[in-house]
Amino acid sequence: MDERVPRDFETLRATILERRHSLPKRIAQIAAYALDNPDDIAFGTAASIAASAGVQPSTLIRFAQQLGFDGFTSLQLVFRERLRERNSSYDERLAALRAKAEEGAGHRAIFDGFVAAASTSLSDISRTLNEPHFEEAIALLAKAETIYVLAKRRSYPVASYIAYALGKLKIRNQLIESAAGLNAEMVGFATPRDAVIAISFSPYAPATIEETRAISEQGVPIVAITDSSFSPLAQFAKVWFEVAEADFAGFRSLSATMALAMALTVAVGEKRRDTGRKRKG
Amino acid sequence: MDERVPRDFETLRATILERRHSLPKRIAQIAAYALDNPDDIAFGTAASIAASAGVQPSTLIRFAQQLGFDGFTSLQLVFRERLRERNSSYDERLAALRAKAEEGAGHRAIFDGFVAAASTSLSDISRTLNEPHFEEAIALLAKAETIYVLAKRRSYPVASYIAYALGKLKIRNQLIESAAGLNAEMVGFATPRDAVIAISFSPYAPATIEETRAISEQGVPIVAITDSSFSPLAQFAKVWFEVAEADFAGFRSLSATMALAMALTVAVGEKRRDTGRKRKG
DNA sequence: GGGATTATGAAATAATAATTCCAATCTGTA
DNA sequence: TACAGATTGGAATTATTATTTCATAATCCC
Repeated sequence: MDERVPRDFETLRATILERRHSLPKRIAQIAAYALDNPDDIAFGTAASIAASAGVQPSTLIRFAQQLGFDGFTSLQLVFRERLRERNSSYDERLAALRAKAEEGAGHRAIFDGFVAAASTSLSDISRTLNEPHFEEAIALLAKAETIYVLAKRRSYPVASYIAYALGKLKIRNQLIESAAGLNAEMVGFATPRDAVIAISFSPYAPATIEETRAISEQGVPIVAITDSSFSPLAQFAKVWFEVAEADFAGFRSLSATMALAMALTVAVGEKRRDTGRKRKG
Repeated sequence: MDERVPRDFETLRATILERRHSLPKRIAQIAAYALDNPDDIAFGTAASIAASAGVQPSTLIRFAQQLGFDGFTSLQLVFRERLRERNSSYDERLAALRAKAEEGAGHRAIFDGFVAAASTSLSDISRTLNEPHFEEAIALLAKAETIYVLAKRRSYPVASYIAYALGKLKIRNQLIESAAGLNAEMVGFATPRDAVIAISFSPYAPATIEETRAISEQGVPIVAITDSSFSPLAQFAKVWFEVAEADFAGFRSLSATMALAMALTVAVGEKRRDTGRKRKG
């Protein structure tokens, strides 16, 4: 038997999907059932599963053997292991990840730490997002002629994704980055009919603050994404969001900020389409 | 028998805790074991559980009977039901978010959609990360003189965060972006003592592929982050990761890629510190 | 269309696991 | 210390469940 036996559920699943079309009818039937009802496989008996799937117990065993297991029992172990891994509730799983990461056991722990930080940030923002502010920000950005996107350093990746997405949605935008050294001039072009998305977290990049101040003095409305009401960005902004990103090993997760940024962008795109349609009709 | 049989896990747990002090020694022992290792009760056999807990199988059955069950089997059902419910809760919650988002009810739904996509991607990668590849990539990058970071378009935000983090960690790196139009020259400087992190997802940016090919022909080892084994990046890479990012409204979540990228970066930083310490000591 | 090969169903059998039983041991009380 | 009642250990028994086997049916290939 040269075929390797799938040890984990994901591999098993992939193997099944791959062979799906070359399997005999009844075996295919139990294969489909297994992927649709993995819990039943984990807990049932050969007879009960076979009955639910509409086949004979022996077919179930043949299925297991085709996959390289020596019987139903060893196939079932994979389905059980899957449940064990997933078993703990979401929060418990996170806590476990985080604990493991913090006791610092090896490289896998580092990875787990970043995953935990990202997940925590996402569930935080999902709970705390201020919906009126969100709507207001969308309205404000939707009517802007050009959207300026302003962020440096660790916030810059978010800005670049916003700019990419705005471009895809055919919304005129201008990313203000440090490279060219022409920021002051670029900022100077903005008018009150435009709008700005500014992103900065403590410690706030001085350039971001300075540029935000300058642009707000020109009367350009600002949507800020930052981390607290003490943020210097908050005072310049017409609408601002407080996003608490968890960090790990000194690097902030960007997942919550990214989700908010993308939602803003796509919502603005949608609002513009709707408005355009109304005007025409 | 007037005592009511606990049907769900929480009730069962409460009942056990309440009677804890009035139970005989061995029964108390198995009770403690059951609350500490509920998964083992769910999946094990009476004999295996008894052995793990250090009691006789008959004690386990007496324990079940004291609680009002008619045997071990019916007690075990409660532990299994718990796993089924727990397991579905998180996925169901996510599915609900996603469903609401997809039926498109307002702007909040857009936000929820992005949060759901990010969460899904994170839990996927957490399950499927190939650890040997991860270790291999870290080793490869840790001994590079300069790390080149290569990504365009939607992958570019990840690259820029990697470059930021590498800089913070004082690891020499070079971000290859389109802006300056000097990519070919920059790529030309790389030697086999360097290394590359290349990131690209379908549809693959032609420039990324071309530059990756060129740099691999110079013998520079490549770590690729991409989305399938059919990716053109995979063939040039020494190590590659398959990251399945969920998308929403046509925009891919970057959260899983970000987490992997940050973990790689920090792990490389850590490995370098360790190696440096060893050399000194 | 006929022979060979593969797939399927159903029941027999083997293996495994739960439960029961009884003797031994412990615990508390007079 | 002796006794009664409760608790425990370990093996025997019963039950359940997985697996094998074999006859039958379907499918493929010539």
